[in-house]
Amino acid sequence: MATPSMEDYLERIYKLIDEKGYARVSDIAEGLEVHPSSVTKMIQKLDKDNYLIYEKYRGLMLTPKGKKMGKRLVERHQLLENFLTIIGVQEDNIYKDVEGIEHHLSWDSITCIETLVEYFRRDPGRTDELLNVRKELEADN
Amino acid sequence: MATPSMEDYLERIYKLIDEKGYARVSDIAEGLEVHPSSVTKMIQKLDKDNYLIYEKYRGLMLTPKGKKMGKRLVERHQLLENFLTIIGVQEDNIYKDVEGIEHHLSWDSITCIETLVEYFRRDPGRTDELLNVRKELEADN
DNA sequence: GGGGAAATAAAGCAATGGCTACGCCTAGCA
DNA sequence: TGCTAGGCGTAGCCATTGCTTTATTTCCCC
Repeated sequence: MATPSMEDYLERIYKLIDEKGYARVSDIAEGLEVHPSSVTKMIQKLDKDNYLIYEKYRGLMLTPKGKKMGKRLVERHQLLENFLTIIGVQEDNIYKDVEGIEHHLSWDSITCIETLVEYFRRDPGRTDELLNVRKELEADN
Repeated sequence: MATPSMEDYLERIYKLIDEKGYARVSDIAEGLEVHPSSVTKMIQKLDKDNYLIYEKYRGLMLTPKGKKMGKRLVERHQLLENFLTIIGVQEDNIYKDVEGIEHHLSWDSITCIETLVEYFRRDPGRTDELLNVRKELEADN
C-alpha cells in the first residue's frame, strides 16, 4: 500500500506527464516544494513498488499500475475539491482540507462522494435548497 | 494546535467523563488500544496545553477549554459517521475513514457537512433520489 | 573535452507516538 | 496500622515517515 507521501508524488508525476509528456526531478520537486534529493529517494521507492520504471539520470516511465493509480489519485483530488465547493466550503480552506483527507478515504467512500456530486450536478435546484438549509441554520443562531 | 493523537485522547476522555463521570488512565488506554504509559505521557501534554488539569495518581479534570474541544471532537466524529452513512458508505469502511479524516477538516468544512446532513434529514425523499442516482451510475457500468 | 546544471547518494535530523522496564503510590484488606 | 497488589509514572528507547544537507556524479551542450 502506498503511503500518503507516495500518493502525493504519484499524483504529481501523473499530472506532469499528462500535461508536459514527461516528469523531471526538478519539476516534481518544485511542485511539491521539496528538495530534489527527496524526489530521487521517493522515485526509487516508487520504482521498487512497481509504480514506475526508473533509470538513473535518464528519467522515468509510469507502469500500467502507476498510470492507473496516478489517474485515480488525480481524479480523486479533483472530486474532493468539487465536493467541498458544492457544499459551500470557502475557497481558502478547500485546498488544505483536500490535501488532508484525500489519503484517508476508502474507495467506497470516494464512489459515494462521486454519486453525491453527480446528484447535485443533475439538478442545480438541489444546491439551492442546500443553501436554503444553510441560511436557516445560520438564522437560528 | 492539537495533534491528531491529542485529539483522539481528548475525544476519548471527554466521552468517558460524559458516560462514567471520570476518566482513568487504564480506561483511556483500553479505549485507544495503547499502553497506560502512553496515556500518562499524553495526559501530561494535554495538561501543559491547558486542556485539562492533571494530578498524579489523583485523576484529571477537563478545563473549560478541554471540555469545549472534547465536545466538538465527539460531535465531529458522530457527524462524520452520519455523513458517510447517509451517502451510502459500507459500515465496515466508515469507522476507519472517519478516524482518518476527522483530524484534517477545517471547521468550515465541518459546518458545511452539518448542513448537508441536515439537508438530507429534512426530506428523506432526497436520500431516495441519491440512491436512484447511484443505481443509475451502477447500471452504466 | 570541459563547464555547469541537474540528478543522486549518504548521512542525519525532527516530529509523532508508541513500547519496555522498572519503580512508585495508594486504596483496601487483614 | 501495616502490607501488598494493581494501577500509575518515569526514563529511555524504538519505529516510521519524510525531509534536509552535503558531497559527488552524470549528462548535455558549447
